[in-house]
Amino acid sequence: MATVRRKNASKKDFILLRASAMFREKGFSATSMRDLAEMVGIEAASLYNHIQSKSEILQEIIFRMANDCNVHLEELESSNLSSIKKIESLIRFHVQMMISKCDDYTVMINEWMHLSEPYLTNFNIQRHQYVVKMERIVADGFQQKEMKGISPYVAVLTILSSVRGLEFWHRSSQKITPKEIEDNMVNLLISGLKKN
Amino acid sequence: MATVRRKNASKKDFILLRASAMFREKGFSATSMRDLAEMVGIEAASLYNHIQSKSEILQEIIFRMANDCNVHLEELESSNLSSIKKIESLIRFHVQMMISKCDDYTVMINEWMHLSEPYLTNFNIQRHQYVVKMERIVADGFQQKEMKGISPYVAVLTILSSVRGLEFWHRSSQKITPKEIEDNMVNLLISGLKKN
DNA sequence: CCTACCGATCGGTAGG
DNA sequence: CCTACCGATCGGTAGG
Repeated sequence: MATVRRKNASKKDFILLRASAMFREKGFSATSMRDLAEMVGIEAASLYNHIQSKSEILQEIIFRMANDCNVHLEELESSNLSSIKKIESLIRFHVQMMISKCDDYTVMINEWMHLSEPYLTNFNIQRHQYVVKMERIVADGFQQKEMKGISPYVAVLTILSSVRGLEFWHRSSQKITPKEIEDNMVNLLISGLKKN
Repeated sequence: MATVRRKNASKKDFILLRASAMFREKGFSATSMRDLAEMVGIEAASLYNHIQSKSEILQEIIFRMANDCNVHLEELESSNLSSIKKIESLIRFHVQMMISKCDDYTVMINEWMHLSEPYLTNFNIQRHQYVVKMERIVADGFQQKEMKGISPYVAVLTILSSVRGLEFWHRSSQKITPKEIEDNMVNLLISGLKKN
């Protein structure tokens, strides 16, 4: 019983893995269940023994990833790091996510609009709350004279967008390591935010 | 004759305008010709009196936008501004494009992968050349001791990605003007790049 | 610019 | 997990 459960779970995970790569590459709408089935190595109809619908696949990929982000941010909020250190930690976390879970992260960022209701609304609320929390950290940093008086909204947007751009790097064959990417980005963004 | 030409051209432009908005909102693949026809106010079949195919619409939107970007960069290259001023001009140009031609710019950035061959390869080459040219400006700035020794690749990626993130702002109802957005972003990125 | 229609493909189901 | 198949919808065409 336990074995069967685990087997089913791992096959579903395998489907999600392949789906994530395909959604990233071609987009959710342009990926058919027959395409996906072929990548998984079964017939399209057989997919439905593991998942309920195409939508459910997207939901699972996105909300798992969103949850990882939320957990990290909550841990960070309850820490007693300085604002600038919190922002640095956020940059490093997102860069690492983009690099280590590139497909899932990219699908969340690029394909969320194809979620169906009520998941779409749910996701939008979560994302908005996430941005608000990040803005608060930047605003705190300004009040504590750690950061310059830049618009928290622009600052947060710039940070999150910068990481998004790494999707590209991951595709290309640049001679630069993940660690270098991370450090360079932290350097650029943090020194852009710091009061000098 | 000339009137007919102009009329046809403007109707085609109108179709491209609506298509751009819909491709941005729902994505290229999830937008059907029937959806588009409804937004234009005619039957789906009638679209084909103005355009050849769904693909052609995407091509026109993307390559017009790409051309605007290339023209600006070439003008900038032949100017005698300092490297840091060139980068600033690039940031301001891209922010302005994102704000004034939001649909077209977003479609170019988000939907290019749905171009068919040989347009896809053509676009990839153009984009790569664009990035290389920008990297050269950053590298020059470093050599002339204007900028810090950050990876030109990461710098260019960060700049272009940051602008991309503004798509979001444009959707939301933030109480911040385009000019403020532009200045804040220039401030953050330029001071992140400058040698201090 | 429309009506009528084409073959292809879509997400998904029935039944074994 | 498969074969066989469903109704819906897709991009696009013929003909007027």
